Amino acid sequence: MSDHPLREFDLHTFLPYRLVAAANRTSRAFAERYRSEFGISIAEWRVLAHLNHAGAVSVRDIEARVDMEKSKVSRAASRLQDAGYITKHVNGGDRRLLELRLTPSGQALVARLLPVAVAYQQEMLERLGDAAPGLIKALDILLRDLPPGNGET
Amino acid sequence: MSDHPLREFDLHTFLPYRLVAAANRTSRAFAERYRSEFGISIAEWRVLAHLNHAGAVSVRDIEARVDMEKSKVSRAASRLQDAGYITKHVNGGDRRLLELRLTPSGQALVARLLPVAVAYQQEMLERLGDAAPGLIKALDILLRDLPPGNGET
DNA sequence: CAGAATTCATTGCAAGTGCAACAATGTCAA
DNA sequence: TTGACATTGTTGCACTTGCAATGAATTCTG
Repeated sequence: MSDHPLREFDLHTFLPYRLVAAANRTSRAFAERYRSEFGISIAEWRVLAHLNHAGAVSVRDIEARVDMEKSKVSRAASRLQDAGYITKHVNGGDRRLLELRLTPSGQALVARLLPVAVAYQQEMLERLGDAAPGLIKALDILLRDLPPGNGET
Repeated sequence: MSDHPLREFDLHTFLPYRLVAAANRTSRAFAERYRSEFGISIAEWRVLAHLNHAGAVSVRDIEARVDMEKSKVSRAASRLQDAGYITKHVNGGDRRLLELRLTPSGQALVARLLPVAVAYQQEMLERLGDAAPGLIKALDILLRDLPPGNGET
């Protein structure tokens, strides 16, 4: 009859906490490989991966498809441009838009990056074993139901 | 036979990206409730939840158990102290250690916070439906296998 | 017991973040 | 056409973050 019932709540069994903690660890381990081997951040990796997949795209496009604020995209793109991995050109049709493109050097970087990414995913799937399909299904639901809301960390 | 095979890689099917995106959205929606209703951040929420569950604890303890850098814990604790929700006392036995404790005001805050957290988790479980056990199982594996690595955002 | 090594919490700093404001461009209606 | 409104990308700003350095306290070792 004391005030103890609240004490039963334990962060370690709290699903949102567990999800975020697992994601942070996954992300951090992955980011570490990219940073040490190639000197790029997660934001930059996302821009590169999307450019590789989609060809010439605008900042707005990337913002919409990659769960990043436009200012974050913009700055990541500037860093990539400074490093010579992408170019920015104003779109002829609508001069508010930029066309971001991989340079040959950027394509070469992506070609080295992707195998690392695929390998990391593969390790993850192996760790998960038969829990993998369940995770994928759950992520589908969460990504479908929750608003994009930009943030990353 | 062109250079296109790499193009097949799509961030949207990349498991680490999906995990992080889902976690960020979950976390952001949750943080929004806390911030608007109670004016506290996720870092502060974690400290409060752990103090509520564990009683008097040191910064080091929280760092180990809550996936946060000690500097982050330290600053969150200082903000909570300024707001009157916790106290800091030097431990008598080992004077390097702090004992963080909830004040009555902090206990009252937690009593209002926890139902919101439990309700949020409940909503999440309902959205997941029968995908929930699979997610829980996968998170168990990931949290067991991956190094703590601090970071959060 | 003295001095080296370790642990704990805080803080300075550089870098990154989100948000709001902004300039430039484009669209639409009267 | 003109003027109101919308959209795109960048930037200023205040704030947060992680890391390394620091100072205080404790433990270990010879």
